[in-house]
Amino acid sequence: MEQTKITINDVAKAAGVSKGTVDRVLHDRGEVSRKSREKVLRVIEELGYKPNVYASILASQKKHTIVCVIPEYSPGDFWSLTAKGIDESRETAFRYGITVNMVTYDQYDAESFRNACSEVLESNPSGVIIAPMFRMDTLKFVKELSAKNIPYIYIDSKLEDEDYFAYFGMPMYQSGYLCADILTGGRDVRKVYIVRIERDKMGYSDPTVARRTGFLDYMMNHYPDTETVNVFINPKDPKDVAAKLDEAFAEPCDGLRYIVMFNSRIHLVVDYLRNRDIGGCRVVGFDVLEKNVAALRSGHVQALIAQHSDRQAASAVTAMVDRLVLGSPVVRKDNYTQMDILNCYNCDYYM
Amino acid sequence: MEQTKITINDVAKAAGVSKGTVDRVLHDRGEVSRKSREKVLRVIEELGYKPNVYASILASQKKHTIVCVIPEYSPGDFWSLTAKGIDESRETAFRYGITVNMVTYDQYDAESFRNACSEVLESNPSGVIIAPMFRMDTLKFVKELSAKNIPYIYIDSKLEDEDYFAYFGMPMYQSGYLCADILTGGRDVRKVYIVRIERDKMGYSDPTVARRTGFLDYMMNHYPDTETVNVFINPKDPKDVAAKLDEAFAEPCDGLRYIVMFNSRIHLVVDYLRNRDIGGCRVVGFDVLEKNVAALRSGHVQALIAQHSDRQAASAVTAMVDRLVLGSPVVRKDNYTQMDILNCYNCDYYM
DNA sequence: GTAATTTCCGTGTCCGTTCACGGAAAAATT
DNA sequence: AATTTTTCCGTGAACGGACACGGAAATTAC
Repeated sequence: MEQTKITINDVAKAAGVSKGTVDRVLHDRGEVSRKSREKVLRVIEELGYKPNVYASILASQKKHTIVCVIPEYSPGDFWSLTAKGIDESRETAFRYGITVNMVTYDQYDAESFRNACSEVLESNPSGVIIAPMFRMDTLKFVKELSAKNIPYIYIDSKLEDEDYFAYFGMPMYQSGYLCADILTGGRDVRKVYIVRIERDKMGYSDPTVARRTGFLDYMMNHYPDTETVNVFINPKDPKDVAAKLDEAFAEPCDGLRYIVMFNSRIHLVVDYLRNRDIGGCRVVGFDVLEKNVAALRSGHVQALIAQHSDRQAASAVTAMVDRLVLGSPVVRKDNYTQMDILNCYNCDYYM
Repeated sequence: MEQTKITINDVAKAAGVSKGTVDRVLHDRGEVSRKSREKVLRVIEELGYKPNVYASILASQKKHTIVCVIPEYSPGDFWSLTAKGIDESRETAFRYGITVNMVTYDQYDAESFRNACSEVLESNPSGVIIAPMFRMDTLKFVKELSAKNIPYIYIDSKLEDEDYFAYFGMPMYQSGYLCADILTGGRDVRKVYIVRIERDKMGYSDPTVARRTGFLDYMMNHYPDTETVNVFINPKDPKDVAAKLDEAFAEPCDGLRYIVMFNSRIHLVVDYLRNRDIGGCRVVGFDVLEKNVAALRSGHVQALIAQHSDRQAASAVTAMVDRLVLGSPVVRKDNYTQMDILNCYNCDYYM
């Protein structure tokens, strides 16, 4: 790997043209005869010329902006992790003279998502990163992006269109399958409580549907006779949570009670269990929210399946920066991040 | 966050000096009166001047070299992962005009380590990354590095000196504790086979000793009556492995046989089990070698505890690059990487 | 065949630093 | 006070590439 620095001047000299011409060829800015174009291309190939990224950044004072469209968040909740990752990558991006902005929307309100989208479109960004929740509106949005030739990356979950530049997220179906294995762990399981959000019942697009399918498939394969009970709660109303769980747990249970939730809100169940002082449960949930980890430590939750949402977001920003600055193609289009199994013994080292 | 670019010239003007002086202050090159030095410093503070890294890299044609000292490796073994991480970070480093070299040594031969060290010292690198195996020799080595003012980073395991610039590795004791929890999993465990390398018996420094301690502590706390059997094998001789394991497994066992290994070589046990067609074992090991993951898939191993050694190495290189180029201090000195629990359901997404 | 276009290309400045060089001012020496 | 030495500082040329500008050569028009 001989890394002698070939400059644009070396290429120009070797090709018998000026650096201006070489530059035009490099950036496809036209105004170059076919002959010299080919000559330059050949010389570049022969000499193995690689542009110096830093000189390039220095010279071109382009102002790129990346916009991230994600759900609103509060400290400690799921999306705050994604926001954290974005914040962290901001500095890296800034080194390349790239600004990273964030536009948030209410994940329960499609209208607010549409507003966010048009705001983004108006700002005319160089690249967009999307955490999609509303299928139809998102598809419309990305179509407009494509039309304007703006690359976009999905994070967390992705849609079925094919124009996206990259995707970073967890394999949802598999995570459900894994979850079932961890919850049951070879025990004799008769009944499983699946706690869900009420809106799942409506037509809303539920990002965890694939996860639930994976879970149920595992149960079908390994525990065909086990009963699954869906408990629908309103996450914003602790009283409702308590009422619904009281109802579900009304009939007594010999042995362990198996409880699972497919979004990040298992801490709601924990709050309930703690209030009622209910023990003898095996509880598994997702995502490393503060509260969830606390429940892991206190023993109310036996395992969490986690992903580095912050790292996902950071990777997305980095990928976009690379694409913008170096014009590099994606390494991989779909990047499935690993599924981490957390228990009370390894959660303290999960950062 | 107003990110207007303040240049060195702005600072110079505001401080009533020339950019040359500002530069001297920035790099502590002396030849600046105390008065103007303070003035410049104050102005830098006030204006919030941040040097443009890329202009800086462009202008300073320094040739930095980072050397990584790690054990020899063959495709598929533990250290090849570390080597992979180093290779991957090489490109990033090169963007900053930094060369990354690798010097390997025989992890069973202190003499070869010493040779590697003197080779490194002669090459006069800008920074060194060490995966230590021989305590005394390493301490001597890093003392010489310190004397020459060369920063060094430990990876994988670290020593008790305090001059190291950073450390990237797994919390070894905790990983042993976790391992015991996964191996036993609340079952009724009477006896555990701990398979070890013969050299552990000698005075060699065993990097997994803390891990074993963690394991045994867990057992003491949760399974005080469980017997642990040490089986010493020669990893290079399959026949010896078979003989020793035959001997250990001679007496019959009702229920599961619990087997564990604290280094990356659990696949040796798997080979044995497969040859002898022995089932009914619960096997837990460490590290995601090809062979280990295959054993996970085939069901011969129930769980692996893994770390991203490649990422560790890459992080180490990045940290060194940052230190060399940006002169940035470490974010954290000790970086404990997470412990990943792998089973057959999530290992395919572990990269 | 001359003028008007079009195509193509070289020159030169700038981006924000680094650093060698040389010289002015201050301090020390005679 | 003149000279030498030391201290301090400004200047300007790189570094590698981007791009505006203007002009030569090749085409086309008349």
